[in-house]
Amino acid sequence: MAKPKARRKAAWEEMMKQSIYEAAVSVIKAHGLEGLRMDRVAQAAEVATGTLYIYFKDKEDLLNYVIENLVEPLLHSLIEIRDSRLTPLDKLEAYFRLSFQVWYGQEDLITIIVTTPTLPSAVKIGGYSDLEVHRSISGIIAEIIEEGVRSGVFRSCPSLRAAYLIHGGVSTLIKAKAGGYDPSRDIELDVADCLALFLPGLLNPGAE
Amino acid sequence: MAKPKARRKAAWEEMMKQSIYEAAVSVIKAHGLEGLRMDRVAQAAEVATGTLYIYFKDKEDLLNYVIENLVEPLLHSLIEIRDSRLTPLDKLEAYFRLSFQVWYGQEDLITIIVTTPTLPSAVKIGGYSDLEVHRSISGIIAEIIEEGVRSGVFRSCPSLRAAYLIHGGVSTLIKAKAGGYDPSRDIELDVADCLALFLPGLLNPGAE
Amino acid sequence: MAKPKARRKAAWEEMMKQSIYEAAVSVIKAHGLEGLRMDRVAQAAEVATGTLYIYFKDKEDLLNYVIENLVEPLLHSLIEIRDSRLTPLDKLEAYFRLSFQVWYGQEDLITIIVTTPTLPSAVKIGGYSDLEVHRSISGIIAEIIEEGVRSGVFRSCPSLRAAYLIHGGVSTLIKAKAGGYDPSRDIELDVADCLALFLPGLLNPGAE
Amino acid sequence: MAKPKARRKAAWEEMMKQSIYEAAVSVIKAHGLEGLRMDRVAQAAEVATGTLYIYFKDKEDLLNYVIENLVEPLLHSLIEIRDSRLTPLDKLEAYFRLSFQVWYGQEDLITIIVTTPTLPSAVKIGGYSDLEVHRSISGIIAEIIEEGVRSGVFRSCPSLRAAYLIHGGVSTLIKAKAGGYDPSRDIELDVADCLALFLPGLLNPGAE
DNA sequence: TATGAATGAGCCTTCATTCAT
DNA sequence: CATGAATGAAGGCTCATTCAT
Repeated sequence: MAKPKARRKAAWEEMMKQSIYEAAVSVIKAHGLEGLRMDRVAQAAEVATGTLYIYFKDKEDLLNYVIENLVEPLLHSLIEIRDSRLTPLDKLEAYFRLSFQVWYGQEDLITIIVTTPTLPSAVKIGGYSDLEVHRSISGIIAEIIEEGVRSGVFRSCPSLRAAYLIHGGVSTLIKAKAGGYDPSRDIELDVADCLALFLPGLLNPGAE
Repeated sequence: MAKPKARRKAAWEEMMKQSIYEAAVSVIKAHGLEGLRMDRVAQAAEVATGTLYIYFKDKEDLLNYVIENLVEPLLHSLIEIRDSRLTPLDKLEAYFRLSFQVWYGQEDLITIIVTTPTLPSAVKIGGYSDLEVHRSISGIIAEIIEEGVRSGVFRSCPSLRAAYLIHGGVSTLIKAKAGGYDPSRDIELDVADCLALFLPGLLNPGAE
Repeated sequence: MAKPKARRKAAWEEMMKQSIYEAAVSVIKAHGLEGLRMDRVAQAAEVATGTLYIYFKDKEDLLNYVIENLVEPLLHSLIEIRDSRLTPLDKLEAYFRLSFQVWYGQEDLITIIVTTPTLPSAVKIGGYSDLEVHRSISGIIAEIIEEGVRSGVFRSCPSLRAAYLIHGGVSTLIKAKAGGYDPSRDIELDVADCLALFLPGLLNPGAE
Repeated sequence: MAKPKARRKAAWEEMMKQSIYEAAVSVIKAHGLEGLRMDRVAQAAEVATGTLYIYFKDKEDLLNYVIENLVEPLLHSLIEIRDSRLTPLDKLEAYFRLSFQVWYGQEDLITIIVTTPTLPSAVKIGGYSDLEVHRSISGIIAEIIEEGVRSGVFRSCPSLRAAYLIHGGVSTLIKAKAGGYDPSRDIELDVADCLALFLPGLLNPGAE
């Protein structure tokens, strides 16, 4: 319809950002986060360094975009899980499974990113624009827990706090595995272990 | 006794290292890990830049020292706990308490350090010389869990994996609190929450 | 023909290198070899320091370039002499003349450079890539001597050794003159003196 | 007699200078001229760095002392030769022999020193205080030549210029050998070659 | 819009020299 | 005199960002 030119332009811009994003990812994979240099990204993206600054304000802006792109799928899937018709308990299981699936798919990169402190403080993501990544995820998990509490399946507890403990545990385990402590990559085993550890502490003992 | 001169020298050297260490800590607190610059450290320590290099080979050497000094007390206390006569269950509780105590004492800094991936590769600490910090801690917790399993209090489980989940959860929670999500600093409440979440999943249901 | 862009770029690069080279030469003339500092070169070349590193890997790389550029003309001319149709005796005379001509043209600088031991190890020049400068020159002179020996004009002698003695003598004399011992700059006189000293020892007494 | 205290002091000072000198030499041998650092010298001399500055004004002063100490024996022997009752021709031969002897005895070090440009310009030596080393030696050789000219053995020639050519040739040959071009260390052969090359050009053809 | 050469502030490290003990 | 820890100016190199084409 209207403004096809503007639409084309927007599409092009998105393509360029994606292209640069992929280049950045490849650079991080090859050189680590410290090795993320704008000239390397430009070379990997087959554009000039100056071009990067057309699509991203500065390095931090690019890094934010990278992180968003990495976390977004996880976050979206997690939201889908939260909003699904599964029982809270199944949602939790689905979260565990999702986590391991996603991590295993991007092990090297995610490990690097997630472990990073430099994460220019406030990472902006979708509707969770002013929350940090961890907080975003933990927040959703907390909502699942709350639902479980309301439905009586889970015992009453400080949900966000529990969510942090759970999500922190899971991501640390994944980092440790990525770091080499445990070569096994059996998702179902991982999920089972998580359930075994966390569920008893969540379930409502008074429930049948 | 013998060589009092050498002893005095060693003491002085230790003092200087501590002084520089403290300066480095203050710099990190003020400017973050990225802001750790040798000139800033020198200024904070009220010495010349060159002086830093008398006591530390280079920046990395200094950073290592900082990290060791931060983690060592925690690690030592943890080892004491492990080797104490407490029951495994009480040891776990002691670990939770210790964690929150230590963190709360150094909140800002520890948050920065622990989150760092750059941990110049292998941080050497005590008997855990070739393990990374996280792994060191998790390893000790795993030993506590194993003891509990042997004594029948805890159910059989992959101890190191459980340890990662627990320690990861705790440290992430602390980071989150340091990050501002929860202003409360009630250690006993924190400990109780951790016990409530993790204990049920650890305890042996077959035990009396 | 093709790739005029690449050609322009290469030409530009060559110009920049030359420009920086000249700046380096001026800095050396003004401050000596020890005074060759990258910031000074940058200032003399009217570029930023960073720019130097676009065209030269590091300071050593630049110094190598400087030396090559100074010695190359001498070496090329010497090779031309060697390959010319002159008699060995005339070639020797031509070598003497060339030496004084070149030196007199760049007295100050060449004096500094040639005296340098730091000559970053192996200076690579033309076909003499793995020989040091002195050796390169002496090698060519030795070839001239050998030709003279074969043709019967010169007596049989260890040619390279003789070449070193001759070239060493000449360059030392020049350095001495550059150092101020003798203000005269009469090339023909210099040449005559050299011939008078060295020729009798080289000529074959048995020849007519 | 008088002032035994002052005499003792002077002797002590000389001892210290010698000791430091030897330390400096060992450092140069081990690390090259560039590696001559005051702390290394102090360590090698088993004194504190500050002590060096009691006996030498600064690094340059020390370096000068080192060079003097190295060259002095050569210079003294050369003077002895000059003042001996040998014929000029034999003196020249003695000079050649002396050169190779001395060099061969200190090859590594002398090579380093002599090749150096940094030789803080004016090296002060004994009666030749304001002449450079090369000039000092060449000056003596020139005197020998002049004596030969006066006695009719040598042809008339610019003696200092000839001396530079001769001494420059010899020292360059030695450097080349030290640099590895020729592993032979047969002094008599070297001397013979030098005589063969230089004598004919020096001898008076009119002499019987 | 794309280019990529140029920029230059920034930062680590060295080492000759000093001076309080 | 002797000490040696402290000094701090100096200098090489990096890399995010800009801007003329």
